[in-house]
Amino acid sequence: MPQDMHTIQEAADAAGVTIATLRYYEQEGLLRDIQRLPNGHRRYSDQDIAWVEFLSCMRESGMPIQALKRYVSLCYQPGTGRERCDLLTDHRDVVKDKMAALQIQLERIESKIAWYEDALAAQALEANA
Amino acid sequence: MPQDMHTIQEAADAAGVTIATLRYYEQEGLLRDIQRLPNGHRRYSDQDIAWVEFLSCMRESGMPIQALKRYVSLCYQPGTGRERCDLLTDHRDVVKDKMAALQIQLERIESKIAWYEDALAAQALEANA
DNA sequence: GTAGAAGCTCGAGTACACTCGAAGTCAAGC
DNA sequence: GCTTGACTTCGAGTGTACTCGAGCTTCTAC
Repeated sequence: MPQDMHTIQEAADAAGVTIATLRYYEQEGLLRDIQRLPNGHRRYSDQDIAWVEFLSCMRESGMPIQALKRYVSLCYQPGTGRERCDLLTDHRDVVKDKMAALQIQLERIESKIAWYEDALAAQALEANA
Repeated sequence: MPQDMHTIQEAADAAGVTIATLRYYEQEGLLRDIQRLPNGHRRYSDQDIAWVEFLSCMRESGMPIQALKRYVSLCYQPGTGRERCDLLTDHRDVVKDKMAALQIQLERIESKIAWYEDALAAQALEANA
């Protein structure tokens, strides 16, 4: 067994996901051709782990499992570079929009916090009077 | 009926949520003391709508219903300004963390897009050779 | 040779935030 | 007077992405 093969626990820790998630992704076809020992135990390569990290990054940034499935299946078809790239570009735009929305929401929250801080300061002042 | 009272449909449109969501929020106690006509139909004031917009902003920025419930119940208790403010501050930090994470994810996605663009350009070049 | 840790499969269960459907009421317009 | 459309309640259903539990195997250490 090459030195760069890892148990499911090691892979989960390295990629920052749970063991259950690794099995789930494999079941959903997001993670393919994971090696097995003769006893059936999975063994993950560094490349597998890097791929899981990528999947995790896409998930955390809000890409649905379905879109990821589509991306993965394109990765197994040659000549689909443009489609894959477009898929990523679409997702990038979604992420950018989400960040813009979050920025506006953040400002709204901060203005409400400022309002409370003012009110609380005024109240403290009054108490001291 | 004062002129600033709106039907549930108008309120939903104005606040950017569905009618079902308005009723759900009311049921969950996020939205209280909504006026009713004698026939039982709800009537929303401009203030109610502004409050729904605030709820919606919090939800969209990721605050769970449970936290919002806690915030709302504090709003009905006098002398809880500090707690309410702390709750908002905690959420603000969560939002900031989420934006920072999204920024990192965005960069990763963009570097992958750049990689594809390069590969596709090289491929086009090869096809022209 | 046995305890304990780690792995396996499979189907079912969970959490969250809505969302829907059935059955009914009510007012306005034709 | 009857249809239409907007509203009501209530309980049940949905979608997403995991997450868990049961029952089993397999390896290592004592």
